[in-house]
Amino acid sequence: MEQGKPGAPYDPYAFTPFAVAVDLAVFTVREGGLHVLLIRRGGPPYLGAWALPGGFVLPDESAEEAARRELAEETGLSGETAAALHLEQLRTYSEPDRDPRMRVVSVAYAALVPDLPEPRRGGDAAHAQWMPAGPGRALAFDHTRILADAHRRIGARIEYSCLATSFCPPEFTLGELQQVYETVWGTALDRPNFRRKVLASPGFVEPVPGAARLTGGRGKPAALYRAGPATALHPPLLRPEGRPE
Amino acid sequence: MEQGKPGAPYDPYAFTPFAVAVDLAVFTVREGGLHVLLIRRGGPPYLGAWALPGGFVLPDESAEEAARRELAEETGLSGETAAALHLEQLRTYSEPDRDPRMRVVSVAYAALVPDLPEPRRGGDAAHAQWMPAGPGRALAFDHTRILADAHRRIGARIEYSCLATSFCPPEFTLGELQQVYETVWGTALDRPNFRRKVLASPGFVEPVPGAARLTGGRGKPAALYRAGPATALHPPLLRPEGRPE
DNA sequence: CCAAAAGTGTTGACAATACACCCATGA
DNA sequence: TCATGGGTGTATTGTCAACACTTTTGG
Repeated sequence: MEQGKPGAPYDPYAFTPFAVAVDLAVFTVREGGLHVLLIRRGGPPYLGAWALPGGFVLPDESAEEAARRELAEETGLSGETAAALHLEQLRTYSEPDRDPRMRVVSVAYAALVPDLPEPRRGGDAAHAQWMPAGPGRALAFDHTRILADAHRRIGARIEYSCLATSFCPPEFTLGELQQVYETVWGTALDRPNFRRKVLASPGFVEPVPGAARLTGGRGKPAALYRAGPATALHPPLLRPEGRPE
Repeated sequence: MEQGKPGAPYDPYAFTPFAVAVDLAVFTVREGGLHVLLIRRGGPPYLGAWALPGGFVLPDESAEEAARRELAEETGLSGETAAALHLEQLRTYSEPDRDPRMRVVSVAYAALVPDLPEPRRGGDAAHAQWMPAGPGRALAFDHTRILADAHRRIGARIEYSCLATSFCPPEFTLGELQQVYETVWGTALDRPNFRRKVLASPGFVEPVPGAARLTGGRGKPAALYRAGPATALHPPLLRPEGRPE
């Protein structure tokens, strides 16, 4: 790589300069629906349209560092909090005409965050807003496609990885975790079976001893759990029928 | 994205120029082992070291088009043949110091090809060579890591997608397909059960009527199959025990 | 006492594995 | 006729979904 011909000497003019950016699909579950963080564009092109947050990669940072920096800016979270969030590289979009102004190659990331207070602390975050993540909303650039890809990927990832707990607060009930799955997949799940599967996956969740919390106001208080040390789910938690993609 | 501040006007100096390249992990199954296409570097840095093939993305092509172009050059295949091969974007590597000469962001792709004749038609392909894809071989740049990521990804992908047939010639026996799985996973599989699972996945393979071929010289001639129309595998073909990653 | 939410137990249908067995071919 | 690889049948074992049931809280 890095050279057109392996045997040729290094030629600084052999490459074309591109702008490299990151785009973020930041998901959260709130009010029983999947939401995504969007910004309204304040300049051309696509003035006034909704778009995914993001920005250019700086000269001395990796794409992941850029994504984490943008995430902290857009959500108004502190750097330490943002550093702990799960960030997953989705794929890179590089069609030559995806930005009408210039050649921009964009690395897309997905982030899963718990239900935060409104992202209006200061600075860039003032532009950002949680919007329902259903199909049908047209975004600027190729962001409609990126968001659809991100949604599908997240749905598939929570089957085999533990990252559904990223949508939950530090301590959560199994009912809340189940709501995450039901919201992301858009299907109802059997509570007894869901419970068994989660507890049967070693390291997925671990109980908080003695702790319990009322959830719906009424009903039996639910035991609290926190995310366990595992990252992958064995066995996986498969959605009822229709396979992904 | 595309702008540092959503409300700010477009500033052509707001971005840093990067070189954008593609790296290819081209896999094949030959002589009972998984092999990968490598080139020996003819210039600094890492002179004489093995590296993944690749090259810069040209101004008017997408990363995938660049990957397909490089694939055709390195394998010596015609453009049409290369266009039909399965090419899968893995992820993007963007650490600032991954190339000592300059800032290069690289989009990595994996390709699965049948056992080709030696890749020595002409031009760039003369440098390329099939090498066993085991762990332990140190490559130039961060290619050791890219190759390891690619290997793991391919192993996981053939569980849920139909792309194992990409390793096979246009017409193949179920024994050959099973060898692909056994080679990529490094495990032995039960032949009757493997057969049942493959045939139970609709659209995975379809029989070539009446065709049969001797495989090991001895034994009953095996029926021939070709790749079916499906892309995803329902139900999936899970490897015996140890989960990936 | 009733409604609501958490949690437990049980059962029957289905799937997967392990393995025995038959078939067709070359030597 | 034996070795080799392809192909079929089957029984045991295990898994999973469905659903009845118990528990604990607020009103």
